Amino acid sequence: MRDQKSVNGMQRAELAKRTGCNLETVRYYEKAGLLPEPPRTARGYRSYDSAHERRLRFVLRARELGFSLDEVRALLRLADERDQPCAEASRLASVHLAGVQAKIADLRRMESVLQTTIAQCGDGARPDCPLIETLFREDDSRRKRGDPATRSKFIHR
Amino acid sequence: MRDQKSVNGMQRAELAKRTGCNLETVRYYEKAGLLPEPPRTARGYRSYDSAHERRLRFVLRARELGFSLDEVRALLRLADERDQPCAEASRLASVHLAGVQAKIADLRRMESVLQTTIAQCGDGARPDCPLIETLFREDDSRRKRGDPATRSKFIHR
DNA sequence: ATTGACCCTGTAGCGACTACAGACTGTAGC
DNA sequence: GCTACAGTCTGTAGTCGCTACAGGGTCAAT
Repeated sequence: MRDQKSVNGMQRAELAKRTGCNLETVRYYEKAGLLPEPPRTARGYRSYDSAHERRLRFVLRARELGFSLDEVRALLRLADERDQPCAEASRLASVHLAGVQAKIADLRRMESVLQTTIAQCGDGARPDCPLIETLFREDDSRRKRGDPATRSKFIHR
Repeated sequence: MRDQKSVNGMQRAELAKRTGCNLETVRYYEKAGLLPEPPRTARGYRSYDSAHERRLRFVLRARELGFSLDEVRALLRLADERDQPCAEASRLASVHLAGVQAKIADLRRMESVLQTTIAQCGDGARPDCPLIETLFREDDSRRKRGDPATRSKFIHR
């Protein structure tokens, strides 16, 4: 539990190292209102304590679960202000969960098409590559539904 | 098959409508080197034909499968230049497939944590919200491995 | 002649960082 | 004291893949 021992007067680099957060991201989260502005030394250096570290861990953990910064802000407010935030937090998480599940469904569709076409390529010695041909063909599901313009709302990067 | 009939001298809006692509995105793809610069009318208006449409459909279909614009460029080059692009296309798609599968695994981890904590919230009448508490606790997998800084390489938005 | 719908260009914005330039500070070795 | 180097500070620009808009020109119909 060496990461959890109480330390005060840390600089930004140590806070970053202790939490596994990128150095610049700490400042970014501060500017974005996710972390409070820490006190400064006489020369203007940021000085963090374990409360800052705890809060940063919360943010990082929420980000790992895919919450947006807006959602993290909302969760932090619940953690700070409310003594019984369960209902609201649960609602927030449920909405987010639905988004995660929709993304999984989307990615699974991609996965299956990719697997199929890669399998069709097989030896790779034919003149018409099935993968390239698949990309030139119109989407089956769209053609069947007669719907020329429906695409996933999600942007995959 | 009304979308597939050959049309020449389309303007940008019609090409966009026929492919379901956003109007501005057509221009963006052109600037990004994914679509060739179309001939212009005397007054400088772009004039597309069915070859442009075919190429745009290719790009959109590849994007639906989650390929990055760089990958789409590579696929287009294969489709254009090589008579037997199977091996290379298949390699490209396999690398991409691995990325898709890693994202799915990542999202499934999020899903399971979210489901568990939402279930723990239950009635929502307890003073310590399990969801908030989970976010304050350090990541189990990381703590077990004694690894303070390993996070998913993927950015989920 | 005017209205409105199209087209053109360049540019700014999004989210969530990440990186860097240019200035200052703090410490260690000589 | 001098120098080197590592740390900190600020603001700003770049990333990806779009999306939107301002400010101008064009075209068809009324």
